[in-house]
Amino acid sequence: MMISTRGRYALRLMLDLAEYQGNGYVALKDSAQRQDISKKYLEQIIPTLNRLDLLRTTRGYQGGYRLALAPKDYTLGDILRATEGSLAPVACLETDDNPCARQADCATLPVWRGLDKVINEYLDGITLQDILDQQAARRGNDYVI
Amino acid sequence: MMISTRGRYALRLMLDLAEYQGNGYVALKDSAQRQDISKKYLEQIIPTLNRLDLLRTTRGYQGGYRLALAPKDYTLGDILRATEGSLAPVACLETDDNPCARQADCATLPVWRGLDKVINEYLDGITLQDILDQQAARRGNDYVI
DNA sequence: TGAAAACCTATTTGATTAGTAGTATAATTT
DNA sequence: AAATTATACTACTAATCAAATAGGTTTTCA
Repeated sequence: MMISTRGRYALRLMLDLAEYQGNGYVALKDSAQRQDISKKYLEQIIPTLNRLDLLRTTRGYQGGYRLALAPKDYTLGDILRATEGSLAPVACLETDDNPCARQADCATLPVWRGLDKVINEYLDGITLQDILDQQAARRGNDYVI
Repeated sequence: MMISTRGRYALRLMLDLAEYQGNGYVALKDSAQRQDISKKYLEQIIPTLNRLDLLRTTRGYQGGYRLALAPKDYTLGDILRATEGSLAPVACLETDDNPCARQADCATLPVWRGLDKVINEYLDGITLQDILDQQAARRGNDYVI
């Protein structure tokens, strides 16, 4: 498993904000309820989004969260790389100071590099807006029958 | 992390067999030594390869393993799907009887399906032979300088 | 018959995942 | 000022999984 609940929940939260923020803030309680995700757990995931300024927040009465940017300005790669520690499909690629001794003449390393590239390019090719659009299209089709 | 040591070691074992089997069998002890992988751990990984007839084996004196097919007839997808439980990048896609309640109108599911597809297509597009060729090319280049 | 190999199953260790719980802090309304 | 509503922060926990280690059994051949 490459993408855990952290990343998936973060994505769903941000889609929920996009849908419900209007020009105000969305209380986490409401997003959590709609998405059926533990609010407490979301509270833990949010700081990593906040640190990268992906969200805006206000505290207290009528407080909550909203997106810092327009939905078209977030790629899934942005969100998932932020919340998952790493999207690397194999440990070898986590360059953070555990260099594999075999790297130099490893026959398989290029394969993993290629896989990593394919994954990131796919995820960077999709924005929040793309998902909203697809969802709208699907919902629209329901009425057509 | 999507691909653990199981899959990576299996791949390296099979590349080692391809390189050293000639027309005989390769003792696991030797592959394990060359690849610097615990022989005991490899012994646990091999049964899953064997069950799918990816290897041929003989026991006893001069026994060992060899590839059942030609290197061009294995894709990395074959090997990795066999040894990893699943290559699914998210739990939602492991259809084995834990269907997510939200599946029907989940906005993100199509994204994960697409990611899964991209990953499998990439890995099914590479054979053992491809890796051997690349390795040969790299080694060749070393002499050219 | 003895050595070399594969085969099989149990156990262990540590890390990670997916939360729960409790308290502190900030903003707003009454 | 007090009560309410909300985020922010930190600690803890149960379960699962990864990555082996360990120890024995069976087969084959010289």
